[in-house]
Amino acid sequence: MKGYSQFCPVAKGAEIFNERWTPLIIREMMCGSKRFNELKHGNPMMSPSLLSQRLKFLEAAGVVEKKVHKGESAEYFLTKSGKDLGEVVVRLGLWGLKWARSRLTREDYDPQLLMWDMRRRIDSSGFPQRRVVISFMFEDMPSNRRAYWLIVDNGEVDLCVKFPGFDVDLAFVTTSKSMADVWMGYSTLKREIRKKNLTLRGGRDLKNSIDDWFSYSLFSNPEELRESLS
Amino acid sequence: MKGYSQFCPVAKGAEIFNERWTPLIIREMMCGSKRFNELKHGNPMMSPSLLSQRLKFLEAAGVVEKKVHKGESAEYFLTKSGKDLGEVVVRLGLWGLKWARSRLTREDYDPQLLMWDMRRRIDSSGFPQRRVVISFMFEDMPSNRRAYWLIVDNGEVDLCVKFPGFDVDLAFVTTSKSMADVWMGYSTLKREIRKKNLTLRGGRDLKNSIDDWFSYSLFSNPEELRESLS
DNA sequence: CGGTATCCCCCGCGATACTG
DNA sequence: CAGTATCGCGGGGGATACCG
Repeated sequence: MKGYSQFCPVAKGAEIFNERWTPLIIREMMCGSKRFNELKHGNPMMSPSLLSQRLKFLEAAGVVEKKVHKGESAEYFLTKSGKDLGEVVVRLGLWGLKWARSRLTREDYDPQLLMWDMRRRIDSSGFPQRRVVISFMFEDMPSNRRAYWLIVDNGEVDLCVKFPGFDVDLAFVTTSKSMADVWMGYSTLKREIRKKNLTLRGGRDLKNSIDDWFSYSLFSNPEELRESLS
Repeated sequence: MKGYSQFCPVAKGAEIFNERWTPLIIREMMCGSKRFNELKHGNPMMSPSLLSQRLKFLEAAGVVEKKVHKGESAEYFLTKSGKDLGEVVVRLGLWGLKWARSRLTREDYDPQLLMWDMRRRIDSSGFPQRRVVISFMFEDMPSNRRAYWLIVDNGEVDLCVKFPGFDVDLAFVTTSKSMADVWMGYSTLKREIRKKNLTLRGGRDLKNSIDDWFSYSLFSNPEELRESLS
């Protein structure tokens, strides 16, 4: 992006921050993504070449640091500058949560993104000490993005887009909007169940302990999040 | 700009905030600009058609409100949502102040922008009760943007780009970088004078009272600015 | 898995002119 | 002063293929 030719620090900040995808890359890193493909999963619509380009730019800008361990995969970290910029990203998100909800379109409710975020934040310690399989069925989606499975085993959480073959312990049957609204804190599980937008099928024990393991978006508790910022 | 197809509030916020020029328009409004041409002066490199387009977009997004008084010029205001977004703009500016200073290029030091900002923030109440003319000479600039005059009279501050004909009470002779660095708080008047980057010629009384009327950028005192945010 | 290389389209935006 | 209309280009970025 061409610069603004202004010495104003807002302009200089915007020259970095306003590059397309940049806030979303930083959001991913704030949420713990380190590897190239993790960042890509968090932004599935972004082409790998563009991600590569942005990471190089952010590295040159002193926002991101690339660490290459011999024999291992490279990892990307936020520098101190990057973490500071991450706080701006979070504040933009808080603004969006409060003021841009009405701009959400049907296209925005991408279940793949939702599942990727759930996979990341789910609390595996709240599960019984055995393999647990939870399925999600989004009835409004075409068949190729309708079904997902979370497999929690030994503290690890895996996301599958094809039936993994294991018995399903608990099944969510819902729509992408209902599930995302619950995830964001716009609605609650109870409300969506009552409105018949969401059905839970299966293991009574998992249902009863759902508050122990079901997780919500980073933005589902704005007050707490805001207080965590300096 | 095309959307991100993500329900994440960061993405929805970025779809508005990341439009080119948008943070700078909001910055201008946070600084008190209301009229079309005020906004244009604050962003002289922006074409009027693009400014018009952005204002319409921001109005549709609920960030800006246009008020048309009969017979008078239209005025633009930030809504509550817009003021909230303005806080994000300020925080981005604070980030830029701290972390993006090294990215400043020669092109960024535009004296016209500097003068426009000085005109806005100068404290006219600190001046004697007569017309005062202060000239600024930027020796590194080509002749067409080398000289500016601030005329303070009866509480009004005018900016001239041509010699107004009045006697000059005080003359700044300096470079665009030195003046802007003082303005931003990166340097001080004393330091630039000592380093022979800045000379004050003229009225001893105005020199002695300079702390009463000389003003600095909104960002020159980051701690105070940060505390003013919620 | 972790990226590069390439191609090409499209539209954002800069420039300029013009109008009430 | 307060915008609108038009035009043309540049390059950003989407898509896809490919490589180590």
